[in-house]
Amino acid sequence: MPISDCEVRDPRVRRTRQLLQAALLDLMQTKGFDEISVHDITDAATINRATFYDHYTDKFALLDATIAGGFHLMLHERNVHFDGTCPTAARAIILAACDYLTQSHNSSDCNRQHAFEPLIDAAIVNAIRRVLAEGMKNRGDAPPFLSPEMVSATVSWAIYGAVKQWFYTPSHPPAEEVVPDILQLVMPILQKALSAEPHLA
Amino acid sequence: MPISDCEVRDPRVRRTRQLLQAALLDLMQTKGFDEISVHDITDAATINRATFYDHYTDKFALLDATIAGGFHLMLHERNVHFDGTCPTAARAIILAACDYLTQSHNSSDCNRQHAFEPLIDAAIVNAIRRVLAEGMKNRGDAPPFLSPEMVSATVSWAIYGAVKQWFYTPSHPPAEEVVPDILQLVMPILQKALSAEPHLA
DNA sequence: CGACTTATGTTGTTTAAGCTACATAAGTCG
DNA sequence: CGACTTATGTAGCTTAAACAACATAAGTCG
Repeated sequence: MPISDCEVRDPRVRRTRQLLQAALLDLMQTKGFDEISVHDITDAATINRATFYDHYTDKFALLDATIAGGFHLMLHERNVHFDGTCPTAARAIILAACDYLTQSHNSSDCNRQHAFEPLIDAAIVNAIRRVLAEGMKNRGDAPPFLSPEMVSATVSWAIYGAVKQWFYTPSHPPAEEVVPDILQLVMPILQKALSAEPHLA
Repeated sequence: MPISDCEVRDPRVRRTRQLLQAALLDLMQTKGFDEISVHDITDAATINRATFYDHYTDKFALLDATIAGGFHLMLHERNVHFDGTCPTAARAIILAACDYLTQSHNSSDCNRQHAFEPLIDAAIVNAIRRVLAEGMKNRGDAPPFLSPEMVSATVSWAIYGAVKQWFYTPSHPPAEEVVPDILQLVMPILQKALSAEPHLA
């Protein structure tokens, strides 16, 4: 029912969604996601509760959209345009994932919502996955023998898994250092999937 | 046509007016009021130009409402409630006028809009006048023999005249020092007007 | 001068937000 | 248990914002 965020023209819709997303982020600075009700969100956003359901099926969908929006904004600010394989863009996406995870842990109170951290994880993976799928669909050359959806799902989970592992590593080196390692791990997946030979080892 | 700002309940209306006023204040930090078009304002506020005219007849009306809003906000933050004569409240209003004039000169580019400064003046006087008139109308005791409108108009211009004189005085002493002087000047007007004897010298 | 641009208002239609009311479910407490 | 509260989700009606289109006026420039 709700149209994708990026293709909305009507300023009223943009404003409403932006207010709802900002309200959620604001509330998450003091409360855990599970402690936040739809009513809290619409109240903080000065949006009618019924209007909320015109845009999102529930607060989980809002979380998804909010994280996707933040991640896309970060990519946009860094002029990242993924076209399917370009290692430079892949590097940038991995780095952005590191930075986004760091930022989201700094700006939201993650201590008290351990049970809901997987929701955040899933939302971030979703955002990465959509960027990858979009980039692969827009390629000019031959389509991969595996669906872009399958490939992007695999790669996005792989990237996020690696990023999260890095984030919780006690030594926690700078993101710039770990990005090449992660790239080395995931690039083979992309290259393999996009190659023309389906059944080779 | 447009309902008074303070008695509006509909959140959409509040949001629209707030956006327009914020946009005007924002633009006035870089441009003179005369250089700002309605289109500029609605653009910055992400409000449709036609919608602007549902709320204000022109940009002058918006300026008026914006300044009135700012002045009322300042009074509200300081818990000032004028009830007609109370010297304490009158003092607070004069001080607020000093501070508001100072603030508005700091936050807007007044250098390049000399020709339009009277518009700002009139808007501030308007704001003061309405506060005074409101306070006098809500008095419990006998109404003055002169209309509250006449009295508040006189006193508001008097106060603002004095405040502006103070503001442009080269020595420019702290506002706190000049407030008692101004109060001494204008209190007699109030007392005179509210007294029961119409035709005494 | 006349073509062009830009700003200002106005009108009518479409669309989204606000709001009330209702239905349901989950939890709380006496 | 049953009354109470709170959160969630839905439906229909009302109202305001968005928008396109038009008309007018005031420059500007060749």
